[in-house]
Amino acid sequence: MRIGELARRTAVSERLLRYYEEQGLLRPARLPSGYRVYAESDVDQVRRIRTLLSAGLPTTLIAQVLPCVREDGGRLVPCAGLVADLSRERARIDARIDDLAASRRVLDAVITAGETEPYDIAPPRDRPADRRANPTR
DNA sequence: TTTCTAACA
DNA sequence: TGTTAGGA
Repeated sequence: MRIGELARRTAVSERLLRYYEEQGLLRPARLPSGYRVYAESDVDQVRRIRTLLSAGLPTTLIAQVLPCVREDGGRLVPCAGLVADLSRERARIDARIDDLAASRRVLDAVITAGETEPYDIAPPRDRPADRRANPTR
């Protein structure tokens, strides 16, 4: 089917369908004319895209997750391999957060030490305001 | 009539 | 995302 029919059947605008392709979420074939040709399965695929998008997932992640997700009565069930990969990625993120937190503790110690030095005359002009996300911590 | 790309609002 | 221009 061409883009017009898919748009009608999914209630998603042609503009959006082209955008999804641009984001790597859909890969329609092309006619010699350049017209996009979608498969029947793309109707469900578009519904899945809408589901993931409304769940707040960025299109870049959806492009990776989509080819590895099956639908079970309205529920999205990721395949085992994907979960394993995402879990690994999550672990890597946790490790980096720990490293960054350690770095922050070191910096805080230095900053605190500097602030206890006498500066009662006039605050240094080049000292930037406290831009930490949570200054109380 | 339908679709295409590109670009602006 | 919607819309529009200019083509095929």
